[in-house]
Amino acid sequence: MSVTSSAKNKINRPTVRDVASLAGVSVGTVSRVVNRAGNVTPLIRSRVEAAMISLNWKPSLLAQNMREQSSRMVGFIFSDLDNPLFASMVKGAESVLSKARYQLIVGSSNDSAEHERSLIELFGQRQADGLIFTMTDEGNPDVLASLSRASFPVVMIEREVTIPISGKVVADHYEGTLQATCYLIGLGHRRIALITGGQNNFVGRARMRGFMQAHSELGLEPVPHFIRSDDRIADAAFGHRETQLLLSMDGRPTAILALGRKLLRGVLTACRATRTCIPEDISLIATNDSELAELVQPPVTVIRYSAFDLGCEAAHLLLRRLGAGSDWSPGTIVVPAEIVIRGSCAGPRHGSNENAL
Amino acid sequence: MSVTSSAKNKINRPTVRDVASLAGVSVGTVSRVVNRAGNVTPLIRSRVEAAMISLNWKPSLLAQNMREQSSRMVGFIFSDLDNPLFASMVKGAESVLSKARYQLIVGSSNDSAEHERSLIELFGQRQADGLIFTMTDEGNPDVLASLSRASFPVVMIEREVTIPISGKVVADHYEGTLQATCYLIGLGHRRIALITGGQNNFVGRARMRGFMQAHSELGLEPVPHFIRSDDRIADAAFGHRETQLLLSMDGRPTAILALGRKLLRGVLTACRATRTCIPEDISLIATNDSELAELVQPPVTVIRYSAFDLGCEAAHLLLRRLGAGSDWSPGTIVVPAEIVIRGSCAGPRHGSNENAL
DNA sequence: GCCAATATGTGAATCGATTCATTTACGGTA
DNA sequence: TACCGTAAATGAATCGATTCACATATTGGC
Repeated sequence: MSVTSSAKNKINRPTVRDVASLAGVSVGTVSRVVNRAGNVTPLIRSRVEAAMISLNWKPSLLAQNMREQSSRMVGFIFSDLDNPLFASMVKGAESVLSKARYQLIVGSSNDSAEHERSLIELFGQRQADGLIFTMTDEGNPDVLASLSRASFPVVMIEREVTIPISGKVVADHYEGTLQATCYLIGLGHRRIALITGGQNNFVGRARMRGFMQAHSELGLEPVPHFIRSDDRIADAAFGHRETQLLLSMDGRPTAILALGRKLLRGVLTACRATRTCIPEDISLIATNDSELAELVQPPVTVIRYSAFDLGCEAAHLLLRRLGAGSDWSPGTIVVPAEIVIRGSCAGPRHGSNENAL
Repeated sequence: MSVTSSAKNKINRPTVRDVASLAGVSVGTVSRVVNRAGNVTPLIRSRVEAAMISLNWKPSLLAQNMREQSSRMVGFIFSDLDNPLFASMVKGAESVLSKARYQLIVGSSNDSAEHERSLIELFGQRQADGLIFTMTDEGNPDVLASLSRASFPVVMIEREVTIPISGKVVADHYEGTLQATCYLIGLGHRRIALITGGQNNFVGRARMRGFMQAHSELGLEPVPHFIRSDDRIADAAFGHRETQLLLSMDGRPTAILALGRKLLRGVLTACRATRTCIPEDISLIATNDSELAELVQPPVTVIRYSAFDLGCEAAHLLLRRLGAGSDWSPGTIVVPAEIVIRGSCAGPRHGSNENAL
């Protein structure tokens, strides 16, 4: 005995068969009405459309995906949404993907490689069509192995990896840091401190190169013990600690480059604790514009770039990769960085420059 | 002629049938190995497991979902991820859901009701298991209609709607505003201004009730033209404009409550532009703690609550709803709000209080 | 009026994992 | 050896949309 699916489904989700039988046509006809416009009489078409509306039927994406072998979903793995940079990237990626009728599944790794691995596996099982990824540790072999096993294209943001991927998007930290350092040197500073995260990822390395290049272009040498870099974590506490250390040195620096989103807070609290005035006693440049940098007294000169654009470009790259067939060469997109000059930098005081040169 | 599926799939994704044939068993047996531990000989079990590993086979979630009629995905619709409150909510929800093996699909509405509607429809087509939602406009009939048609449970954050939903989570804006207002009154203020968003959603109404209640508890009347509320948008420009207006009034207020995340910036710029000192000339309380409120001079007293907790609780509510059968009564969870006292409030100056009472 | 040619409509098979109603295997007992 | 009961394994059917080889209807030409 044959029963219609609507009779079987107690929890009524109408199917294409219900629509077909209500309209008095076959499932194939309904499909043609919905998908391809061809070969349907206006009469039939309107009957089918009426049935669709009266049953409030929409094709199940699960079933569609099952057939198409693709989920029209893209994963995005980041460490932490509380970081406004990641939030903006996600926003950018989502805005581009949703226009192309893709949806974004998010996954926080909380900086755990194990989480990253399991999320990659999970996206694979979900048949995600692609992945946008900011790896916590560029070198982790387990995560890299999962990535190269993955069946979907991967676009990296702000990272460089050794395995082949579909593309990457980075901000121009080299140029931004170069400009910021040159600006300080131009103001007369010769004793410039650098507080930054570690050299274990692209961002830290690019910044370091910019800092070095600015010095060497002008025939200068950075002071080695003014370079405060931590391989672990560049948080506010690190910024505070290193600033206090720098300020207490003999022949202390006349300017600080605080390159890391969370560092500004620590630098500010350390300066206040030691009654060091910005910019009279020390000049300061930070990274990543924020209401804090803009509204604190004095307003802080920053290196600015658009995390939103990073997300957009990553999504574009991925979409182009999905559109292209097998003929595809991985590309890199560089999002510009610029310095926003505010009131936190001045020329060095004569007294504090006595040890220079 | 029968061909194995591995031979058909040029882009080789192994299926359960490939595993079964490699292990020399039937698909049912493979399934029993993977899912239910029962009724499998150790020998067979190990053969199947070896086959799974050698083919790197994991069951396709798409196919599983197709059968289970559920996607193990939850949608989250918010207006804008650049708002750190939403970012924290998403983070909270994701942290809870991922532990329960659900994944989060995000959708930005950009405050467009039409986007909200189409996202709800889309989540329906994807057979999302639930939705966490912060509606832009609580009263929009189109969105409400889509919601009540939806086949999945819905949990609201910071909103009250007229249609039945599975629950809601709100912050205790009433209590927070009540405390903040009482604190100002306790310092001697009688002319307190309120700058806030509109009364068209739960948050605005609760804050207004708290403000009113604080006055009436102490037998006072708020000054009507000190209440600056905008039904459209409470952004920094609005905060700046209204603060300038308030400061230029005869018998101007001695304290300002700026209730809205973006307002603080506008209030600060207006005070600076008019050389009004905080707290000497005017006291200030803002909403939503931030690095800006903490580090600006003087640090700003704020009403604080955890957006992360809002997201967590919403996810918990949804999970409980998904676990429960049909016996379920919608609940409301209230996340506490407190005031964080910093340096932006002082007693009113004698001169500015002359018109009071 | 008849056939060919074209236009429409049909429904079984497909995607991959899961589930039971059956079948098969096996061990023990009389 | 025959018989029974339990444990283990099987594979066709299912979920819902889509497709395509085929069936049927319509039109036009002579």
